[in-house]
Amino acid sequence: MAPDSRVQKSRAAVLAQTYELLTEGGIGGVSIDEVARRSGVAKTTIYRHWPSKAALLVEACSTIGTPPETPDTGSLAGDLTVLTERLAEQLRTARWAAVLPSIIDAAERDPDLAGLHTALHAEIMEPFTTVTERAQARGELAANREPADLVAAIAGPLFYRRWFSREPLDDAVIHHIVRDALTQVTT
Amino acid sequence: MAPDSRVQKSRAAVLAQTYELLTEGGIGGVSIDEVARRSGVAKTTIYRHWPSKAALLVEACSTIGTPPETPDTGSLAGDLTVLTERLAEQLRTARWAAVLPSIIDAAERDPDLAGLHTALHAEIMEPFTTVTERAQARGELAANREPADLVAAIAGPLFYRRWFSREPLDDAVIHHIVRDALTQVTT
DNA sequence: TCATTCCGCTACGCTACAGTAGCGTAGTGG
DNA sequence: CCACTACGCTACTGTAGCGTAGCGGAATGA
Repeated sequence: MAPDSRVQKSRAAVLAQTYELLTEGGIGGVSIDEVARRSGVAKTTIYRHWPSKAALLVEACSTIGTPPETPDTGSLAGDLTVLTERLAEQLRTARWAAVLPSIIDAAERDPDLAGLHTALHAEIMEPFTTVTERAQARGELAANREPADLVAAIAGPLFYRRWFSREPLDDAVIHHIVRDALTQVTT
Repeated sequence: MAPDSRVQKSRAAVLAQTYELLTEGGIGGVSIDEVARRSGVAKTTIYRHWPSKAALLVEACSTIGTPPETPDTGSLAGDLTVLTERLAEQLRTARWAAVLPSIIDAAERDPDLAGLHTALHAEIMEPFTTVTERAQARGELAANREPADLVAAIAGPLFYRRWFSREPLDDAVIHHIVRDALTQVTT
């Protein structure tokens, strides 16, 4: 059962262009006709590999997240600084930052996309949860503090500035956020 | 030049149904045909009052915000508690909470909607800015603190929980957020 | 070589939607 | 009562998009 190279090629080209269109126009900006046009793969072939547009979207979205390398500097402060700087950088430049709002919007209504949103959120935030739970195990967190609170205290203001107030995410702001979150939470 | 009652009636019915559809399906869920169907106002009449779908959307969205009654309890802590509880309540139940993601998504691309988003954001957040600046004038804020930081520290986690992590916004969480934000910022 | 699998292509049918044209009617203000 | 305005209705054009059918050709791997 050797994998047919033609299939791999077609699938890869289609997924790449779907992702491309996704970042340009959000979920609403993707059409099968346009994917076919850009990828050079015939529309009929696309439907040979995915049963519907939704299935294609879900698969394309699921490749959005970057593999999360969780840092381990030895201290919660160090870990969080690294992670927050990286998240801010992604919010400024990464492709998925332009797609997430439309996924969130769709997730408000479509159950399938809601599942996707949950998975995506978990993937993006997983390193934060990991380092925070590690710190909790080391006793760096106050007893009455939930890791989820700390994650929200950091990611919340970042997301707020990126999408709601549209304020810049410069280094000063980032370090403010990390420092404030730590003073809330550490023993 | 008395206002024609027929015009007022038609406009009101159309705007109401547009708003209704908006909350149900976001911006993408609004179609002129459906508005006409539900409102009982003929499609041609709609186009007699608004030059395009975009114009109708903008006008319908601009009526989203609730008139902000800014509290004045005398202390920053009191004001923020009132405002945060109210915001959380709106995030849980208010119509616009279901629409905002699609506006944010559209604002990423469409300049017109971006302007709308800015206006909407300013309207929703205005009370927070007001009470915070008042506190600053009273000397309740540390010298190196921007009001915008405090607003982000409160609204950020709320929004994050509502749309990203989808955690519940119960009273305990709300009061945690307010208290933490205050300890960051007060003298 | 040869059957199998995959693919591109053209051509569909169907639905939804934006926006327009023209007519006859009904409500409005004076 | 009358001129005017707004309205509803039907019908239309044009576009975009989803998803399908069937054919002939080309790559694949045994």
